[in-house]
Amino acid sequence: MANIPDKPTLDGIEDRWAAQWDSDGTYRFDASVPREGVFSIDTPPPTVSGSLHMGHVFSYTHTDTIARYQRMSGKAVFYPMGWDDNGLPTERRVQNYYGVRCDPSQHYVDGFEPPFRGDPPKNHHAIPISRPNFLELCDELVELDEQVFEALLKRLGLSVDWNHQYATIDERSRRASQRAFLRNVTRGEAYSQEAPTLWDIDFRTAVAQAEMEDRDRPGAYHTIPFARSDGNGAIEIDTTRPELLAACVALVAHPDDERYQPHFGTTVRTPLYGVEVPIVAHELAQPDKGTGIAMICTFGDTTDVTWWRELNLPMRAIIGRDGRLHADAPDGVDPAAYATIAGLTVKQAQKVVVEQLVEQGLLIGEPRGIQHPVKFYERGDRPLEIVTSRQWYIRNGGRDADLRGALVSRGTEVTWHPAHMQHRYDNWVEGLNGDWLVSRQRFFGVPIPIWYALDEHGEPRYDEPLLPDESRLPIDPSTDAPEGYTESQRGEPGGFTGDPDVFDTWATSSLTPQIAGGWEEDNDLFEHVFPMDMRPQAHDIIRTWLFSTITRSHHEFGCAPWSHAALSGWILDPDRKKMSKSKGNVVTPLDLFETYGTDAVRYWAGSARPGVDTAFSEEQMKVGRKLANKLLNVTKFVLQFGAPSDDRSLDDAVTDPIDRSMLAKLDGVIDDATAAFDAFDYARALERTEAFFWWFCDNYVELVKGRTYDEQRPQGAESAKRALREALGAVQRLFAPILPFATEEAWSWWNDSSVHLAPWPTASGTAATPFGDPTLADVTIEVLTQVRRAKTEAKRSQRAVVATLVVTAPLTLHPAIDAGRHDLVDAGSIRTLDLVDGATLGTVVTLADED
RNA sequence: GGGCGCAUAGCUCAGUUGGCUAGAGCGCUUCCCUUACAAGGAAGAUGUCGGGGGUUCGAGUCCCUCUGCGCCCACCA
Repeated sequence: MANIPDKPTLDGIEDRWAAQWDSDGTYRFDASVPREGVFSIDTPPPTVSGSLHMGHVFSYTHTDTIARYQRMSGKAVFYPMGWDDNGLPTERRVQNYYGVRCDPSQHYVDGFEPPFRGDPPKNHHAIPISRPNFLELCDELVELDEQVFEALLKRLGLSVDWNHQYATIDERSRRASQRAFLRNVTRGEAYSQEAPTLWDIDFRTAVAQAEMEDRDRPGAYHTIPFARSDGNGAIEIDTTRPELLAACVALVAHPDDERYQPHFGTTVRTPLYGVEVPIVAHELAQPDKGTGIAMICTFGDTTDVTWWRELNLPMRAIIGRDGRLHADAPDGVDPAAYATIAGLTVKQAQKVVVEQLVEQGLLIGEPRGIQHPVKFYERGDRPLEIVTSRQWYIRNGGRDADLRGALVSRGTEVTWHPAHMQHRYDNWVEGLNGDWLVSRQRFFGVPIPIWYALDEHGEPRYDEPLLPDESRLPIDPSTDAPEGYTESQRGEPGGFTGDPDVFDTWATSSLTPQIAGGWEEDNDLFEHVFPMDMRPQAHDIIRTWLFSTITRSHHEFGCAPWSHAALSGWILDPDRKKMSKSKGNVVTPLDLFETYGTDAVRYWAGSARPGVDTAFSEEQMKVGRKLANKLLNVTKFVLQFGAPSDDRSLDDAVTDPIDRSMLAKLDGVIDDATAAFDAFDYARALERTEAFFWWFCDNYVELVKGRTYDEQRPQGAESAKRALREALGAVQRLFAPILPFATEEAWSWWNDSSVHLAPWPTASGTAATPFGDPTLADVTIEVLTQVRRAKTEAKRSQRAVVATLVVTAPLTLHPAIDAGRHDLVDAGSIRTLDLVDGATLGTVVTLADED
C-alpha cells in the first residue's frame, strides 16, 4: 500500500503503472480456466506501415474498456495483439524508407546494405534489388515499426497480454494461412481459374471486389456510327472509351427496345478497324443510357464481362497488364489501323483514336463532357482495367445462392453492436457477384503453397495442382520442391513450377482468430478461446475483414468465429468532416497523452457511443483530465478520515439515513453500469458513473464531511466513514475500465493489489432496507442548494454564517429533512433551523452580519 | 436505384419498455482563495425536442409523411 501523497498528481502515472502491470503480469491470460470462464477477443492487427493515429486510439480504447470490465467481472480475458505487416502497405513503406524496389529478375546479394535508412532524398531513384533481399528489408522495417507501436499501445494503457502476439507475415501466420487454404482447395472451396479480372496496372496485380471503390472522374461521351453490314446506314452508339473500339465484339440493346429490335441478329462493322460484329440483346442494356445501344468490348467494365460470358462472345483483348495496348492486333482487326495505337497507354490511345475518328468524319458532334464514377483499386491511382489471368478464388457465395444464404445466416449467430451494423453485412453478402479473389501478383505476402506439374512441353497442368503435406508448412514454392520432385526439375518439361503469387493480405487476416488462438498449433489454447467472444473493428471493413473471417470460419468449422461484433465509428474533424490522415497526424496521440494525460484521451474516446462517428475534441479531453484529477483529490480526502474503527457489516455500520440513501443511489448506478457494459456500451456506463461521481463529490461529500470529524456523534462519524469508503471503492472500480491509470493510482493508496484485478462492484442491497431511498438525500441537498444560492446572491462567501434558516416543506418531506438536519447545519454553517409545514419546499435564509 | 443512420440549448451530445415544470458537459454571466481539489468551488441564463399529420388521458419517445445531412451498396455504356 502506497502512502497518500500530499499533492496528488497525474503526471508520470502512465509510465509508472504500465511498468508495474508489465512486471506483475496483471493482464496475463490464464489458459487453465474453462471456456465458459474465458472472454476472448479477436484484436484487430493494426497495419504496421506508418504511425498510430487517433482512429487507433479511439477504437482500441473501446475494446480495452470491455476487456477490463470482463476481467473485473471474473473472466479470464484472452486479449492478444497482432500486427498486420503483410502486403502492399509494407512493400510501399520499404520502398520509401530504404530507396529500393523489388525486381524479381535481380540476384540475391548476401549482406546487402540499402542506400538509405529513412527518408531518401526526393531525387533518388529506387535501386532494384532481388525478391529475397527485398523481403529481408520488409522483415527488418516491420520489426522496428512493431516496437514503436507496442510502446505506444502500452502508453495507451491497453490491457493486452503481450505474451500473445502474432504478425500476419510470421511463420505461424504463414502456416495457418497455407493450411487453411490447402484445406479449402481439398474440399473444393478454393479453385483457380483463368478469367477476366480487375487489374491495377500500376501495382500489376489482380484486385478483389471488396478492394474496389468508385471515384468520380471526368469523362466524355463520344457518339460514333457503326456502318450496317447490309449497307443501310449506320447505328450510332455513345461511349466514354473510344480507345476500346478495337476491342469491340458486339453491340447490345435491351430486348424490349423497339428501336433496335429489327436489328438484333444483324451485324455492323467497327469504325477504323472494319471488324464485323453482331447486334445482340441483353436485359442489362439500358434504353435510357446514351443512344440506348452500347458497344461491348473485352473489356471496358464489369458489365462487359457479364455480357461476354452470358452471350458467348469472342475475346478481342487489347489492354495488357502494364496498362498499354498489346503490340499485336487481335483477331479480325486490321493490323495497319491497329499499329497506330499499339503499345500506347490507354490515355494516349484515346487521343489518337479520337483524332482518327475526327479525320475520317466518324465522330458525330463534339464529345460531351460528364462526371462519372470509375472503378479504382482503393490504394491505386489509375482506373482499374480488366485483363484475363489465372487466379485463385475462395468460394464466398458470390456465385452460389446456397452458400450466400448460409453466410447471411452465420451473420445472425453474431450479436452486433450497434445492431444496425448487421444490415451492412447482409447488404454486402447479398450483393456479391463473384467469388473471392485471393491471389496477388506481389512479393511481400504469404506464398500460395501450390506447384504445378509441367507436361512434356513445359506447360503447367493447372487442373492438377501439387499440394504439400501440412507437416511441411509453411513452404515457399519458389524455393521448395514438391514431394516426389527434386529442385533440379524446376521449370523442366516433365518437372514442376511453383505458383508465383502470394495471398492477398485479407486471405491471411481472415484467420486472425485461428492464428491468435493457436489453431492446430496449441489445441489446448484453441479450445479455450475459440469461437471467440468479441470481434472489435471499424465499420468500414465489414465487407472485407469481418466478412472474410466469417467465410473462413464457416468453411473450416461450420460456425461463426465469434459471438459479438463491436463496430466502432470514425473520428471526425471538429467541423464534422471525416478526419483526413494528414490532419489526424498533425496532433499525434503521444502529444495528447502528454498534454492531457492518457486517461483524459481515453475519456474522450469512452464518451462516444458505440459505432457512432465522433468529433475529435480536445475540450472533452480537458473534461477527462478534470475528472481524473478530481478522483485523486476526493480519494485523498476520503481516505484522510481514516479507516472505520471496526469491521461490522456494511448494513450494521452505516446507520445514518443520508448515508444509506447515498448507497441506495449508488446501487442503481452499479446496476446500470453493469448492464451497460454487458451490452458493450462502455459510454453509457461511463455516463452513469460520472453523473453519480460529481453528485457524490459536490453534494454528498460536502454534506457529510462535518459529521466525519464530529466527535460528539461517533456513530454518525463511523457511518459516514464507512459509507464514504464503500462509495469510493465502488466508484474507483466503476471508472477503472475507462481511466485505468488514475483509478490504479488512487486505489493503490489503500489497497495492495491492482484495481484491475479487483472484483466488479455489486449493489449493496441498501435500496431495499430502512432509509434506503435513493432520493432521500436529495431533499436535504435541495435545501443546501437554496442556502448556497442565497449566499451567492448576497455576494457572500459560502462560508458565511446563516443566522436562521426557515424551511417550508410538505409534511411528507419532514422526515427526510430531519434526517439530514445535522449535516445540513454543518454544511451550511447554520445557527438555527426551523422546519414548518407548507405546500412546497422553500427556504428563507437570514445571513448573519459579517464580522 | 436499394439499404442504413442522424436531426434535442451557441457547440458536443444523453434522454432504454410513452409518464411530473426536457437533462449533462463545454461555452457564457455573477460570485467565492472555503481545511481534497484555483488545471478549483458555488450559483445563474439559455430550447416552437427538423416540418406536418396520426394513435393516446398523456408523445422528444410509437405510427405515417415530408425536408435536410451523412454513410454503405449498385451493371457507371
